[in-house]
Amino acid sequence: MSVNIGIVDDVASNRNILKNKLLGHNHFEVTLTAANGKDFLKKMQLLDLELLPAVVLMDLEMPGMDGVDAITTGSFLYPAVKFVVLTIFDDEDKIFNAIKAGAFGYLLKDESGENIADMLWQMYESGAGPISPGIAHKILQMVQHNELTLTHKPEAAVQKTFFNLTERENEILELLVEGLMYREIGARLFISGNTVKKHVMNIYNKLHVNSRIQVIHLAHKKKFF
Amino acid sequence: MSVNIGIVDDVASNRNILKNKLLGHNHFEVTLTAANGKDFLKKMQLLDLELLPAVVLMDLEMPGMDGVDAITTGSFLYPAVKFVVLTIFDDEDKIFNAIKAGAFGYLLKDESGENIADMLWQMYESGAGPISPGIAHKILQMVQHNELTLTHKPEAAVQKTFFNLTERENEILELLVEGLMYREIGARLFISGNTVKKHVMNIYNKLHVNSRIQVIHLAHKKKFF
DNA sequence: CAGAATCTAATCCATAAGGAGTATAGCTTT
DNA sequence: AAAGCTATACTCCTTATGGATTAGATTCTG
Repeated sequence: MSVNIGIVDDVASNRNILKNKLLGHNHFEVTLTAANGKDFLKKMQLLDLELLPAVVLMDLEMPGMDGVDAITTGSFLYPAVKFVVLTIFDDEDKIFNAIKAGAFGYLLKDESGENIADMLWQMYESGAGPISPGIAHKILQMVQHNELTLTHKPEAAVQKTFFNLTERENEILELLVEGLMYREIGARLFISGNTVKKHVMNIYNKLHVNSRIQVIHLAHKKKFF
Repeated sequence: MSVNIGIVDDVASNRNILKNKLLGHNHFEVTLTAANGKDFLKKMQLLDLELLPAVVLMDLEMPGMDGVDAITTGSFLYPAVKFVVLTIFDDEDKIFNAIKAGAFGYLLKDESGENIADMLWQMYESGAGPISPGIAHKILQMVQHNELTLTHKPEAAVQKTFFNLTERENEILELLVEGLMYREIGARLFISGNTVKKHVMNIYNKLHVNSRIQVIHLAHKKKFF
């Protein structure tokens, strides 16, 4: 079984070279290529489920929508997809922003040379995001030079009894907050959208609110998530 | 010309195995071995200058004086020496502390397997500190999970670069997230509800979402508030 | 066993929201 | 002066949401 890969780069020749490198490895299938962030997101929407890439190799500087924004939105819309930055830029801000945006790995084009495929495969075996040695070193130095500091925050205890919601209601609440519609929630839980709606109305009553947005606020305020 | 290496580990067999591995590479000369931090510092004092190690492989948990303290003192006394942690511990606190103490690299005993010598040699060619993939991944996650934050350039940068929204759009976004309807937002800003709607649609396009709930989720995730 | 929750599902209705398009005025940039 | 962006505002249409009510099935509980 092979792994679906997406490639986002504004230079067509880069895409092709990379694609050939990956195909040569014969573990990988390139199911999506795009020239920038917008292009990528649009193509993701239209893509068949079984072709959804498990890994997206993302360049950073691109016209239209850059890689950081694409990763931000992409990692939100497709949490299962691992975004790996593949770029020539190694300045600290770019690294930091990309990581914050949700990048799972960060590879340098020149450093990684021919073994991008190897590093991606290693990622599958270890579960750890692939990072070029030079980048790892930069991050380490950022920590050393006090540009990064450890902020202790021991996640407040999750409130177990959130307004006496039933298990089902909690389940639905979670999906509701994620932005799903009645119908979509129903599909996930294998029940009717009408039923979901009924549950949601019950939730509203218990929480004394009357819209999804209010629910989200309340949930966030109470550190439900 | 070969490179002088120091090995600090409380387990004698570890020292020997490691030593043999390095000697097998024949780039390296092991000129110092020690069983703990204190032992290491004492031997460094007595060592001939030409035998001073360029690299010290340092275990972390040792009786007497541990690796972190040894690195702290050692990197102060011998700034030219590169301290590379070589341990089985991969918990975040240990990693962070070791790096802060001045570690130039961080290798995991099990992960690095036989190629510790390779990674050390690579360090010489690239000038970058050797870091095990698993450790790099851990650090990356620490950054991602806000346990590490950029201190010199705080919150402002994150907020300002929220998807290139215009001032007006940001203004409307805030009210939108509060749960107001188009009409209500319009009333607050003294513009038409229709106009608000147009702005909101523009925001959706820029953020690549298509509902208020998704916007809120994204905004919260990216710490817009 | 009987009653109480709970989960399921449906209907009807009014309103809000999402989508797409058009248009104009003001301001900045080239 | 022309091109581009932003803010403003409108229309038409479809779909989703919130609100209220009813009701069968299942499970829990006193």
